[in-house]
Amino acid sequence: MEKLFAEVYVELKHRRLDRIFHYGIPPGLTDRIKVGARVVVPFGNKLHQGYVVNLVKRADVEKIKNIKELLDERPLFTPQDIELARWMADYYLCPFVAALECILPAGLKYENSTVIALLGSDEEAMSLLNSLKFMDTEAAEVLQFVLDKSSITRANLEKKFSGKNVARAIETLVDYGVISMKQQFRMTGFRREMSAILVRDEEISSDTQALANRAPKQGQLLSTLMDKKRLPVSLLLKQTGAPKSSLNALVAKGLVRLEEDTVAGKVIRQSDRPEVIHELTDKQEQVFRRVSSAIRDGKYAPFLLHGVTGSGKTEVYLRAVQRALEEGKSAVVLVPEIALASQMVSRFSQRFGEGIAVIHSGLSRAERLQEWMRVHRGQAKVVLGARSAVFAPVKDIGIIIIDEEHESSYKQDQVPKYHAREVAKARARQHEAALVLGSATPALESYLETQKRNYGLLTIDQRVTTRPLPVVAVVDMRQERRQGNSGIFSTALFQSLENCLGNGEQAILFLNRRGFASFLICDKCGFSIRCPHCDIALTHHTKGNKLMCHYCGYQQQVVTQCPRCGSPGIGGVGCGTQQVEEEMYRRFPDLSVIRMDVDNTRKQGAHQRLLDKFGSGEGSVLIGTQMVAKGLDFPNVTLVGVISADTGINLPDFRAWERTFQLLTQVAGRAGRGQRPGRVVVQTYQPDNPAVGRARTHDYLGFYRSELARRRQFGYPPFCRLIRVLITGQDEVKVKTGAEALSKVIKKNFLLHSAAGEILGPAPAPLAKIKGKHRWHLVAKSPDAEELKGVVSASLRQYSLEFDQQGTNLAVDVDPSGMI
DNA sequence: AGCACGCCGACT
DNA sequence: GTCGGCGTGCTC
Repeated sequence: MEKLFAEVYVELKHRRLDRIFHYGIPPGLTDRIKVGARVVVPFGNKLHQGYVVNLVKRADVEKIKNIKELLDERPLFTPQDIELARWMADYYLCPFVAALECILPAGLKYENSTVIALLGSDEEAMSLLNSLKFMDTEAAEVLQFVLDKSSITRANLEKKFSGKNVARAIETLVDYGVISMKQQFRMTGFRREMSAILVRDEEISSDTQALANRAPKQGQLLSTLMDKKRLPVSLLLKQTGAPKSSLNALVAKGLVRLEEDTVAGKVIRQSDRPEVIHELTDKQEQVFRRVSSAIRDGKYAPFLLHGVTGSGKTEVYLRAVQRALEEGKSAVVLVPEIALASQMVSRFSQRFGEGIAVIHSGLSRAERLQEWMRVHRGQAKVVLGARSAVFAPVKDIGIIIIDEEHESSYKQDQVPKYHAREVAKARARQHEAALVLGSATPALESYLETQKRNYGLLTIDQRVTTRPLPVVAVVDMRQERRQGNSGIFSTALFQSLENCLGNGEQAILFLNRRGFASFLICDKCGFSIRCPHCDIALTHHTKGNKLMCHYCGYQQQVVTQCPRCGSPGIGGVGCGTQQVEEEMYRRFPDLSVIRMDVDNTRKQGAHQRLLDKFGSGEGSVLIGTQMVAKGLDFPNVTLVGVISADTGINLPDFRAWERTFQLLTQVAGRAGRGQRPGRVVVQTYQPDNPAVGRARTHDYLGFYRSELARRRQFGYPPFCRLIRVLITGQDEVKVKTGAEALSKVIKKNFLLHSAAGEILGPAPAPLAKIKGKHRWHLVAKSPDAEELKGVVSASLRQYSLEFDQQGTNLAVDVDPSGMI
């Protein structure tokens, strides 16, 4: 018997709709509807997009509607994609469709829009317009607008008449029968840019004069093109002011050719530098052999590769990927943020040339789609990219590598808040592939997995060159203050700077993130100036002498008196990159300093430009936040200074110490990469904190043990699993009561299941208000992962059925990486 | 989520 | 008597 019904998920991402709906397959579409294809279905009284997840012979539902339209003749999702999305939805407690849409590149999404068009003749519309003018001005205005445009999307109309009741006006006009509404599904991802090209520029010149006389616009187009040879159509028309028809005429005459723009420009795959294949050290060789045999075995095999900075992990990755290719399989390599990993891109492209695809956030939608298609078509069998590349449409994966696996950028900060490491695990299992997690400072969770024998442990404890790790000096700032030094630099750091710069070497100064850097605080009453919308300390910007909120962008003038107690002693505490820069110029007047922070790296490519500048020796000192910590390799840098380790240690987060340890280890790795030995100076008020102490001695295991003991004592991950739920909304009372209600439901369910779980909160989130939205959160916690998930998932369902949370939004975070 | 249905207050 | 508020319930 034929399979006449499709099981469909509708695109709407709501807990109540997160299930299968059955649709009939109309005669015209039998045999064409396949699992994994997208369709248009009538749902309620509108059309919506749907995803076909199964085909069945019968459906036990009373009323069944038919599928309206098929969007993909060839299915977009493989059964494995659907399986992966199921896993994600289940693990991250998100709607299935939300998970599925993660797998889909943005460029392939269809947008659901309503198109409004004139139904009858213009004359009919005009006569109605005249009578409406006196009865219903709003409807008249809308009609006038539609008349001018002849057709427009509803969304555009709403935008044009924002604030007015467009819906009613439209309804009126539809009732009069002057306009029609039609839903349309359009691909929005890639506008195909066309370029105009001159066909034969030699022979044209003689014709041009004659043509220019007869058709001046066409002449203008030609002469413009003669200068430029090739120009995007949109630009060309704008420059000449000629209509599209003139261009079309030239195309018809065979003088101009239109060609689709290639958008691959930004993805540089081949480097002109000759490839250096490094010999493997014994340690590297041992590691490679184990990974290699895992690839050959074709079984799921996860490894943690713990290699000190400079241990040559990249070369092992390259060989392992090569190995997978030799087996006829493909490979996925994830890096934290591609902008910071350009060295990785160039090494991979040197080795694999056109066979790699690069996918990251710096690409436009179209560029990303192009890379995606290359993978989809099997043109690239190696994918290198950031978090989302874990979903790349590769077939038959032999190995997945996650470099710097502890990095927090692997966790998506929007729903579904997945962690690429966990998704990679699920994919590696599906493909029976090897999985290599590489890091000098593995996440506590990952290292614990090796101890539990869930991951194989691969260790490289020596650098490729025998050069020792840099010496790390910890400066006790309490003592410094006692000795009367109230400046930014301790004596030790200042002397080290003098030394380093005196030798013509370079230094990096590292600060913690800027939101916590420079704020105004009253030295008498302790009042600090905070954002009225976001309730976080405003950051002082010397430029324009402004205070700015780094969440919503709110700005105000600097105050000179404390608004609470009136004391004139309100001033800056802590320091930002700008202050360090100023201090540097004060102490070393003829020095050139490069400052790098979120402000001056926002623009595309600005980041790399500053790094290149520093690399070429144009500046002696690089001052920056987190971004200078990662992956940089400048041989002439012999000194790294950490201005204050304390900001990191004291963040309100259970992972603060782990992060600080990782960060310090990483910045320390930036020193002494060339011939001369490196030195690291860390300033802190808490020299006894293990995050500082263990980083000083490069002792990962020591830190791991002490931190694990602390986590066990306080019941934090990895000994407990956490699910955090964030509730946001305009109305604080609604947000608060919602959080309390959900908390109550979870508590009750914990008791019913006699679970060991508990609830923290509900409480206002550490950032209690962002962009006018109040934020409350609660954390469910249990040592039993399955039970925790079961209880929270059931509670969420119950809550969403029993409480109408109008005006509030709910975001679930399974395994939150932080609590802020 | 989005929309219709439906039951109560202030207006032509 | 009518318009329109938003509580309730459904969507194959």
